[in-house]
Amino acid sequence: MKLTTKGRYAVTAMLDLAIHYGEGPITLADIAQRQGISLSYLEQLFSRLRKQALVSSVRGPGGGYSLGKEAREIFIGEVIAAVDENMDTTKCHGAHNCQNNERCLTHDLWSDLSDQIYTYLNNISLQDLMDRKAVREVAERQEHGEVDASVLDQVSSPAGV
Amino acid sequence: MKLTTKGRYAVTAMLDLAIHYGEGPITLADIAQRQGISLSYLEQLFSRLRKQALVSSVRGPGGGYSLGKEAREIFIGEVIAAVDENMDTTKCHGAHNCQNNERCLTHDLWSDLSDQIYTYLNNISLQDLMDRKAVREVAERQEHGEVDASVLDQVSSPAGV
DNA sequence: GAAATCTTGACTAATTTAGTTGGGAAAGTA
DNA sequence: TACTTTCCCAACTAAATTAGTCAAGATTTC
Repeated sequence: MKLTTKGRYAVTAMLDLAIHYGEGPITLADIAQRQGISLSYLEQLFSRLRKQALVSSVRGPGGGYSLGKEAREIFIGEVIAAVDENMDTTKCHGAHNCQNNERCLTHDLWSDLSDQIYTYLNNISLQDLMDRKAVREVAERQEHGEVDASVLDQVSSPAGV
Repeated sequence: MKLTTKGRYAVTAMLDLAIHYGEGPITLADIAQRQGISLSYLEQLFSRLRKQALVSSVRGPGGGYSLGKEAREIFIGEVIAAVDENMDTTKCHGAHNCQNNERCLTHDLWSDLSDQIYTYLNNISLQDLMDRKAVREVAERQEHGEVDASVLDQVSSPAGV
């Protein structure tokens, strides 16, 4: 298990898809603009996400990407794992015969720890993330007696938070 | 929050210190040999660990490093944070005024997630890790009709494969 | 058939990780 | 004092990963 900006990009992009669910396929160009990620880099990431069936694609005009499953069925851990590929953190690849037994112990230990984080992340779905943020957005909008959702594109108010 | 092999090296080395606690200062050369990490790289890592007071050092012959606190007071999250330094994953550095609010939302979101993982790791102490492994070791040793605890200190020498 | 969009692969640049080198400085020991 | 062992530190190199670019093609819609 690795946790880097690469995984963050993937999760962010997936969340973008989730937010715009129901609007038909979303183009990578849109996501690139909204999330400030390079289009070509997104292409690489989505190539992997697609192979894991986390997204589905439609070509041609009006095409784009959609979530491969319901937002509540897609978990953060899956998304990160999809773009991270090699997770074998141990040098001995589970052979347990590195230079001495003690060393292997720490290998096992780390992979245990890794698994736990992975399990943890696999209990948070995209829907969970959306719900969490949605609540906060609504709360903030109400507090400021704000208008409709389009305000989101202008405001960045230093209202604390 | 980042989770890479660098952090793993740091945790592994700290665990090595914890295991040999009570034997006086442990030299980096010993750790390097036992854990298969380059000595100079360990020096870099320990420089940071020392600045965070996670370890204390003694120079000269018979010198080396010891844990800066009790094993049960040192948490994995601390160790990883110490060697990882920059954890500001957001491009806007909390300014909340990137290109639009939505983008900042995902930033916040990721940092929330990051915090949760960090919190999680900050609930696991070196002692916890030791206990966990100790249990397994004992179980395995008993199953194989093996010797006593001091075995741990010998196996690190050429005896084992 | 033209435009929009995904799909693929090869390439480059920047950053981070990992390791090296070489020189100290402090402390113990003879 | 001389010598050894160890930490300490800074610059350098090498390898890997991340991030991004470029160019060609495949599908679909219009």
